[in-house]
Amino acid sequence: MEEKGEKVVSSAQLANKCMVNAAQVRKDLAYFGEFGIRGVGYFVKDLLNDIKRILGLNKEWKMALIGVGNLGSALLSYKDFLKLNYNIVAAFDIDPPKVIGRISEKLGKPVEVLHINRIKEVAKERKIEIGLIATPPSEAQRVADLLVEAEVKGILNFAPAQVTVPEGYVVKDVFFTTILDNLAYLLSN
Amino acid sequence: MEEKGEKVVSSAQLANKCMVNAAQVRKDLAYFGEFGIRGVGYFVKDLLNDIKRILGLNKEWKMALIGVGNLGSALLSYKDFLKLNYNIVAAFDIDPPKVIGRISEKLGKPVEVLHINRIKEVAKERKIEIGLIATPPSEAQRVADLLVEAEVKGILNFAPAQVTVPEGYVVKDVFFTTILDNLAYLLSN
DNA sequence: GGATGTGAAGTCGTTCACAGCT
DNA sequence: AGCTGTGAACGACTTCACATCC
Repeated sequence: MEEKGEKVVSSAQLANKCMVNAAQVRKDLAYFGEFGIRGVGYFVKDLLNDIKRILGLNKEWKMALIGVGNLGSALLSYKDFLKLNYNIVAAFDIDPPKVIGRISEKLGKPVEVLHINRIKEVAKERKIEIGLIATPPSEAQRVADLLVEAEVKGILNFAPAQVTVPEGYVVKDVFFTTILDNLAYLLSN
Repeated sequence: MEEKGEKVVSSAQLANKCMVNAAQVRKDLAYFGEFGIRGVGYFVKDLLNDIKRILGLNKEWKMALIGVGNLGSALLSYKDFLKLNYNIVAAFDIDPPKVIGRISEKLGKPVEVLHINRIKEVAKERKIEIGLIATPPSEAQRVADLLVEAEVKGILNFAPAQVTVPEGYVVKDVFFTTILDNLAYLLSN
C-alpha cells in the first residue's frame, strides 16, 4: 500500500486483505499501543514502521546457515532476505571444499563456506543471532547443540527432526511436509 | 516408536512427545473414531495406520513442481518425499533447457523439465493432484491460475505472494520468512 | 488396576457494539 | 460523520475429572 502511495488505511480494509475480522485487527494492534486515529484510520507509513519495530525488524539480523546442500544453496541465493533485514553472513558445512564450487557459480554475493567446527568462533566474531539448520535430519540436534554452545539464541530449523534447546533459546520449525499432510487431508475430503 | 519396536503407547506418552495435554491427544483421536483400548493404550502400528488413513497418506500423491530454480531443485532432490507417499512426477519451468542440465547432474531419479505451457496436458495425463509453486513471487498467481485450469485441486505455495483460487481448490503457503519474523519478534523480547 | 473416551467446567480468543476522539 | 479502542457477550477450544471398559 505504501508503494501504491496510499496514505491511510482502515481496520476494515486491513481485515479484508488479511481475511479476518476488523475488530481483530484493531484489538491486535491496540495490544501494542495506540497507532490509529479515531474517525480516520491508520497512516500507512507510520503503521508500517510501528509494526516493523514491534516485530524487531528495525535492525539487521545476522544469520548463519548450517548445511549447504540443495536447500542450503536455495536459502543462500534467496535475495528477498536482504529486503527483510535478514542477512546470511556465514555458511557452514561438514565438507566445505565439496560445496564451495557448487554455490559460487550461482551467487552474486559469495559467502565463504566454513567447516562446522568453526561455528562458535565465527558466530561470536560476527555477532550472529540466528542459525538456519539445513542439514539432514540426523544432524539437526547436533548442530543445534553447537549453536547453543555458540550462544546463538534463535534457530530456524528446516530439517524434519525434533530439536530441543535450553531455556532462553528459541527454535522455530519450517516443516513443509506437515503443511503438505494438511493439504492432503483437505483434498481427501 | 514403531522402528524402535514399541508395541503400545499411552496418550500421556504421546502428549509428552508433542508437548501438549494428554486429554488433547485423546479428544483429537476420538474425534475420528475409537482407536485405543481402555486400560491399555494405543497399539503403535494400528495407530500409525489409522492416522495415515485419516490424513489421506494411504495413497501416492502425484505432484507437479513449477519453477526449477534453487528452491525447486532442492524440492526435486528432497528424497524424504518418497517415504511420505508424495512424488514429484513432473517439473515445469519457463525455460526448460536452461535448467535441465543443472538438475540432472545432481539427481538419481531424473525428472524431465517441461515448458510451463504443457501443464494442463501433462497434469491430466499423469493424474497430478498437487502443484508446488516455486517460482518468483511475481509469477505465483499466474501459475496458480494455470494449475486451476488444469484442475489441480491442491497447491503448496512457496513463493512469498498471496495466491487466490476458486471454491473447491486449496492453497497452503510455506512462508518461512513469516516464521523468521516470528523468531525475530521472540528474540527482541 | 489403569488408560481410554467424554460430559462438564474452565480458559482463551474472537466478535459485537458502542463510547470516545478527531 | 466516521473510525478507533475496548468492555461485554459470545463462541471455541482446552483441561478436568470420572464413568467406562479392557
